[in-house]
Amino acid sequence: MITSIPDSELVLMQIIWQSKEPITSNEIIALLPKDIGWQRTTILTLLSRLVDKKAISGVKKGKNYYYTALIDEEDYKNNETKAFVQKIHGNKLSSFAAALCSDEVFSDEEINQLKELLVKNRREAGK
Amino acid sequence: MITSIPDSELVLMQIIWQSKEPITSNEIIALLPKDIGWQRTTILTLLSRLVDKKAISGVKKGKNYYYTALIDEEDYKNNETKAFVQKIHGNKLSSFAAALCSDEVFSDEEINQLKELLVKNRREAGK
DNA sequence: ATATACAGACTACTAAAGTAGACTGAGGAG
DNA sequence: CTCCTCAGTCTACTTTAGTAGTCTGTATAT
Repeated sequence: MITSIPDSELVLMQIIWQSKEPITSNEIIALLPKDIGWQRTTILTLLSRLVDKKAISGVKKGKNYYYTALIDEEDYKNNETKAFVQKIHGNKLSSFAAALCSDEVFSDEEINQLKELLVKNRREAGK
Repeated sequence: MITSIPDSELVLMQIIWQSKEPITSNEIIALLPKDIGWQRTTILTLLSRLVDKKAISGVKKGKNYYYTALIDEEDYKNNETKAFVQKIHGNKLSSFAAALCSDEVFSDEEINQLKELLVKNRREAGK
């Protein structure tokens, strides 16, 4: 079962997912936003916690660990998306759509693109 | 500034928003899912915390407090939606759309409805 | 007037999350 | 072969979130 990952750990997961794994801690640190303001050991702690909860695996080679995601990115994001729509919008499409269309979230242009993507994905799923 | 509200407190906020405010703690308790399993004092504690953080106001009348939301429902949900798309999907429409279309999130029929709602809302916003 | 029931306040404890310093062991330079 | 550098471990402290028991004041029934 896929548990929800805390925000700060998730930042690292996103970097790992986006990298061509495996990736070392130094590479991760290099890829973090310059202004993140986390100490090296903080990042190492977060990585250990991810290993503990089996979100990633770490294989030692030389003096470094090489990390690989164990949680599937798609699965995770699908689950989180589902949970979000439930938690915030009570699964009501009207509420969800209204938020997406609000100024704070997407522009007119983005809504248009999103609509296209929905249509396209649906078509693909259908075949 | 609108802070994110913890899950358990959010459950109460949703009830308050959906009610014709103001609402008493007893009314809130009556509206909670029967299987929520929270003690009365737990709910009272959550309400105090919401008052402390100025998410709701409580006005005493007789022996009860009457609670009213101070945070705007629309604003809050828009903000959360924005933050979610950023946090999970890195603001990438393609990632977001893919998740929405996945089996875990919405059915074909729901995607269709969502698309309609997006088109409709956009038209309304445009006028 | 008095007793009582009940809403809310206070206190409290645990777990999870955020954050990081001090320590250690081993790989690699010389 | 020895030492130093540095990745990783351990320990730890703080805050927030989850959860609830006990206490208290008062509105109201009699």
